[in-house]
Amino acid sequence: MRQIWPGQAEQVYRVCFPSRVRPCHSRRVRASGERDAAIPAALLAWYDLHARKLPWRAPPGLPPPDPYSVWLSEIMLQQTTTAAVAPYFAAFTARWPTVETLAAADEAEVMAAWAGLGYYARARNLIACARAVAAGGGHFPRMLEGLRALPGLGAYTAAAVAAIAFGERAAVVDANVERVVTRLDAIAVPLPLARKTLPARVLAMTPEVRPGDFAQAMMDLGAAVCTVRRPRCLACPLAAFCAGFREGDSERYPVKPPKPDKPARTGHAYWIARGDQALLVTRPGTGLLGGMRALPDDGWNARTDGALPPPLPGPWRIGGTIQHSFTHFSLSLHLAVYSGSDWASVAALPGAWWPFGQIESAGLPTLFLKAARLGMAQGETE
DNA sequence: TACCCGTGGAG
DNA sequence: TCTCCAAGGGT
Repeated sequence: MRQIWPGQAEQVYRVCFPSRVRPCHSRRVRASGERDAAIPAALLAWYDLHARKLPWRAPPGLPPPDPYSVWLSEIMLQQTTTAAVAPYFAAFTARWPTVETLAAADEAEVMAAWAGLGYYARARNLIACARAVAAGGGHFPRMLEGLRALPGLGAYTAAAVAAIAFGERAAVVDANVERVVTRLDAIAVPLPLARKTLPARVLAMTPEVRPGDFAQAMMDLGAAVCTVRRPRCLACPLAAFCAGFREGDSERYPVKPPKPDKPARTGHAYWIARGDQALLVTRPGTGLLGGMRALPDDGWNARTDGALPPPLPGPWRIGGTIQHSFTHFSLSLHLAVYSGSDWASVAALPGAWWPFGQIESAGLPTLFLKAARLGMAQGETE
């Protein structure tokens, strides 16, 4: 591990910020600038040795992957772990290798391919973004403003694509970077407020050389060293610059407000099977699990919290219960299994019949996949 | 601003 | 088992 000491800072500053005028008007400003310059040098040296190998990433110092791969991976990685993303990234790039092929894809197929990854608005925005880019000639905007205007790209993702795919100097601030910087600066202000100052702080540290590697190095550091619990400060290349470490309790940053507890909801999903087929529907295009295939249900998501589901409207029995936890509420979903034989009325229901053998790959979100597996385990009905 | 929006792994 | 939370964005 390469260590940077104060005497090296001036040289490091020239390496990382070749075109910037060296701040020397006051000792305090110069000290701050030297620290901000030493940080990327130490971090990049660490990254050269410890970078994670990821399918959507170029090794340290090498040219980046194509912008399509960078964009696709960044969308998938929003609030999602690298382990969860890897198989989806492989499947998407194999099936839709360019932004033009994705733009031309059938929407239902893209939604089905996204099933299980969560936050399905990302998939809807993914299609809209691909079509916007393809309509403009197939090239992603290079600069921050153009990227930020695309559907599904907020401040973080626009900056990440600009830095990683195009080598633009941009403030890439995700939860990892928030954690690293609030610890480096020992920011005791709670995050919702402190968040406003972080982009400027991160931009001040971001080097003109290798800004994409710098961003990915910050995230790798947050994932492997500057972790939420029990950070490995003794192995950290930035410990010498870290006010949180100097205080002896970097773990207390970032300061976050308490979270409201999750309410509980209850509802039914309907398992209507005849022979070896079951009825599936497509949910409305917006809202929870919007646009995804699903089992019919009794509208549990629209009911106010605590309300009980309406009585079952016919010959049903309860085939089991699925416990599922969403971001902001937990759900007890009872599986109501149709036990009647009024197949004329059943045939009039909206939806489509799916053979059991195709339900696993029908593109059901996890909640409904669990419910469908429970249904198929009931045995065939007739 | 505050809330809505999935899922699975780590501890 | 249960809590926390991840390469956030939209409204």
